[in-house]
Amino acid sequence: MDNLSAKGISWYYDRLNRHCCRLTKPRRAILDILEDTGEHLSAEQIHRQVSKISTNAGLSTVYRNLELLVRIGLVWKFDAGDKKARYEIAKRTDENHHHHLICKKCNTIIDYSASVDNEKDFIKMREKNLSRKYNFKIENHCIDFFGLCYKCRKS
Amino acid sequence: MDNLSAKGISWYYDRLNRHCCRLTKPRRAILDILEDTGEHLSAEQIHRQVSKISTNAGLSTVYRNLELLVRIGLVWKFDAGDKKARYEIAKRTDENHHHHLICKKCNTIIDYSASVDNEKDFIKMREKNLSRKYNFKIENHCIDFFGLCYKCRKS
DNA sequence: CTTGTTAATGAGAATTATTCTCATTAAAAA
DNA sequence: TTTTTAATGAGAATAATTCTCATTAACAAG
Repeated sequence: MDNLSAKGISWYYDRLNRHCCRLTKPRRAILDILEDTGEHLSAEQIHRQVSKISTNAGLSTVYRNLELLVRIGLVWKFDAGDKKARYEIAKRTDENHHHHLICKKCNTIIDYSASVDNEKDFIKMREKNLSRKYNFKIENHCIDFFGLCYKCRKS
Repeated sequence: MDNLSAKGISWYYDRLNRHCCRLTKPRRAILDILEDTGEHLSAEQIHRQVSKISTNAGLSTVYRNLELLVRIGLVWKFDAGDKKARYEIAKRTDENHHHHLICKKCNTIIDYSASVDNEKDFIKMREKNLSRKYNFKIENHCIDFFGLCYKCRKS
């Protein structure tokens, strides 16, 4: 029940293949979880979930794979101020590319779409100019706003 | 030689005072160092420098103060991908407010001024719209671009 | 200036996210 | 099926940060 043909070959298969990475069970579990939730999970949350849907994988395997997946661009890693990293799936399509509003107090993370107010155009222009000016190959970016969410404003 | 009158009462005195924080020796040393270098230092770098110019302060004192200073808005904290936090002085004036280009490989950090290409205007507009839409009090933001610097592109 | 109150300190122990080690396992090629 | 070698899992090791607690020093009040 846990083989490729059951779900069909996933979108990430090619990318893994191109990087000579095997499609292992924990690796698939991590990607599937991140894809399904669409949330920003910590390594430990991912580890817990993986242990549910797949044979229980070691925490170090989860870390190792997250590092790999970030490196080959399938996953985004970012930091919400508390000291554990968060990970989310990185289908960088215009529809679901987004940035974050992060509450300093309760650490809630609100996603907002990057495709309003010309944000996309602005970023593209900015990347182009910065690349040229500093001779820097920009691969991705992180735009986060920090402050107080609705609930925390009142307390 | 290490008293207030020697350097004059510093710009941060008021802010500390308003928060009922004493103007202690290590606290001043940290602020002075961050102000002088204008760099993004890690807690440990700051600790080393503090130990030079002031009586040697404990590392925990440095951490405690950095946390405080971030909380009352005198210092900015951010994360450059390796896992130690960086700190920089937070005089949020238009002239020196800036964002970062961070090299994934060698961790070099390039500052670029936020006051070109209408970046300031764009951010301001964005903050206003997001605040309203999500009822979120935005206090600051973090805009970083990640990629490869000039040197690392070639290797 | 002296004294009393209490925030702040310093040294090191404790914590915790992440990385490393290494013997074992299982993808994928032959 | 066999072979090769990337990947795994368990736990030890690392390192940044936080905590503890007895001691010190800001600074307000007399």
